[in-house]
Amino acid sequence: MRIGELARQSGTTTRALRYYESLGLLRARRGANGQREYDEADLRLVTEIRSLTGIGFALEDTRPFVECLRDGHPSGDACPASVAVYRRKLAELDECIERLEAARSRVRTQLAEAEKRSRPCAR
Amino acid sequence: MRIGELARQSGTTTRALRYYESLGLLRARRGANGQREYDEADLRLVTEIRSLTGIGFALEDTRPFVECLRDGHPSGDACPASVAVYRRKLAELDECIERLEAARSRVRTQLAEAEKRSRPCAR
DNA sequence: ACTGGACTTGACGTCGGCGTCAAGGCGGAG
DNA sequence: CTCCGCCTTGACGCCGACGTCAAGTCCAGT
Repeated sequence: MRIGELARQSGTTTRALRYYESLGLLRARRGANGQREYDEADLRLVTEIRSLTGIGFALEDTRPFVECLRDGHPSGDACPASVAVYRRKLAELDECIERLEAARSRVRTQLAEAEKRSRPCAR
Repeated sequence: MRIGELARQSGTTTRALRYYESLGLLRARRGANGQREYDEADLRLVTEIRSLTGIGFALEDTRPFVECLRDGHPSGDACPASVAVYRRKLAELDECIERLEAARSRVRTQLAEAEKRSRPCAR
């Protein structure tokens, strides 16, 4: 399968796939005419990358998962490095959510006060 | 007061202040030698900008608050446009938090499964 | 032979909020 | 006079994940 077909099947673009390759996340064999040639294993890799970035992982964070799959593991998170990324990401998410909730409560307070001032004798 | 002093008092940098001016958020009078001259009202504006961006507001989102203050209102959120930004921001925060919590639960699930696979007979 | 689509590499653009460097002006202290 | 610290404008750099354009190659269909 060539790059256009892989893009279609993985729901991304050829540009993104070449970008992944430039980062070393993806490696393509080349046909006689110099065009990239992919197989089902590559589709699996891209699927893994996409599902992780879809959750909010940075591309660099997907690297352990990709390498894990390339090492022959059936699942990208079967390796300790991937699990470590999970943990780190969980901590990041916790902290981020915490900050956002704090911001939300501040905004709510501000909004309530602003409305109180604009309608001092609200019905 | 000149730009360095304003930066110190507002806890930011001269670069940031000039940037705010380039966006039209801040307007400086110029002294005889061409240097920017600020007063307490300007400090108030910068303080407003900083406290809002500190919560997570984009600079453009602070514009209504700044203009509200410049219109002579004692509080930056005394104007309808500011309150509208509050509401929009609240909705944004809600959605963002929701997405992050969804991501977190997915990561948690993945992590739990990965650990189950790596230690099938965990004690 | 020609057209059209898919492919190649290379390189610049995008968004936000500044950081940082360049190159110079201005004013007060020693 | 020199030095130092503050100020000025202009312009490029950064981060991430690509989008988009340029200019050319390759192949299948008619």
